[in-house]
Amino acid sequence: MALRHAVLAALLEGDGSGSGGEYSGYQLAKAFDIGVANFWHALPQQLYAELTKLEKEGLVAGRQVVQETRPNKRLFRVTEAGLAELEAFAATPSKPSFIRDDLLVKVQAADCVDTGPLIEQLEERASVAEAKIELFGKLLRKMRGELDEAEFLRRGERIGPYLTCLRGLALEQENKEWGLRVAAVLRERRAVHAER
Amino acid sequence: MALRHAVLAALLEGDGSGSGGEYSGYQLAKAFDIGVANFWHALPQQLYAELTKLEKEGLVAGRQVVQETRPNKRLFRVTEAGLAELEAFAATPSKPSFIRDDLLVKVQAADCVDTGPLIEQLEERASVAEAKIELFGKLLRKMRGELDEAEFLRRGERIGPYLTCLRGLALEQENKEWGLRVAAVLRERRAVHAER
DNA sequence: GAAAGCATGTAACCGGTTACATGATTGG
DNA sequence: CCAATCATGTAACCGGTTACATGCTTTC
Repeated sequence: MALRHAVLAALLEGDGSGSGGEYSGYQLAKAFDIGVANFWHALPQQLYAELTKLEKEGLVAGRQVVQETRPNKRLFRVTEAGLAELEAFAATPSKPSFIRDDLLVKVQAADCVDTGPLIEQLEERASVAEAKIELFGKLLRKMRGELDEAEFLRRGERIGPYLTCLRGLALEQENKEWGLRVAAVLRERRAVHAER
Repeated sequence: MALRHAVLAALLEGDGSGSGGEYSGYQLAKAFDIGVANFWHALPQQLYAELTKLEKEGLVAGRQVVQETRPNKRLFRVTEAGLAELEAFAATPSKPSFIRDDLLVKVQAADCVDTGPLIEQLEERASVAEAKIELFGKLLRKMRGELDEAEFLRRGERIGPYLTCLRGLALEQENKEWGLRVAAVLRERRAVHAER
């Protein structure tokens, strides 16, 4: 039961554009897709359900916003109780991080299956990673504003998302590099195989 | 429903020590802990259940081994049908990889919670990562035997597990580096905060 | 005119986690 | 003597995924 904490942590950021510390379910889902997906994956339905639960427990507070040209929405912010919950969570020992990756399963079996489709998927993965690398680069620049990184990390106001984004960036760089390298290795072996 | 494929892929390796391509449930659980955990996480109960299911479907074959000094066990190997299943799986598009990490959730909220316990956890995480780095280094050396890496990747027989292990190594190096860096950043900020 | 974006959910199902259960042998 | 290792499961519960449901507005 830790989706709740991921939601609370994401909600702290609000959307920056204005009221600060507020997200609708829809906006939250988008934020998850971009920044939070590096360390927590969740579907929109889960988020809507979790927000409802958190509201009942008083950990977030929602307010209705009536819109004319758009459907109405509810904006949520973390309450005092929510903060306390996060605080408590931050002090408990962390579970080991946990990964699931189809593509790695396939590479594990690379000696026994046709590597053609694998090479394709690895290169596809690398190009997705490259797109994320660029995105994260932009996000980081935006967050740190005019300060350089060292300065920002020393005196910036909200460094949490910056630090997790750095992690995401490193992960995707690793993803790209590894994917291209493995694809190259498998190609080379296909060539050697074909020679004989 | 992809645990089955992770099990099949892991089973392909057997345990090296002897009969090749055979694991008991118990051994499989250990293999998951070491090599496979980098890209797939599963509890022993799941593995026992999955092996039973796979056997019913004919994707693996089990044989009973009676032992006197130890409890009896069943050793499983991948069948032709199992290989075909893996082959088919390898050719389908991969789901995006999926991560869950408590510690990153906490770092995301670092601006709003006490960073003391966070720093501890980050350093703990880094030292766990270091242990894994050493372990993977040994595993890689063992797998490649007397060949150097480039040579092994060109002509080695079973490179699948080697390639996934390389990924695990890179991941843990990244983990360690990031953990130490973030811990240092948070420490520095505590110091600055204390000054005022 | 079609597709993408805004906005929020419900319901059924299935996979994963937690807790429980057993019991002999070997090493520190 | 206690802990760890070998060895295999069952059962209840809960969280996550898949599929379904709606409907208006903006952009291409």
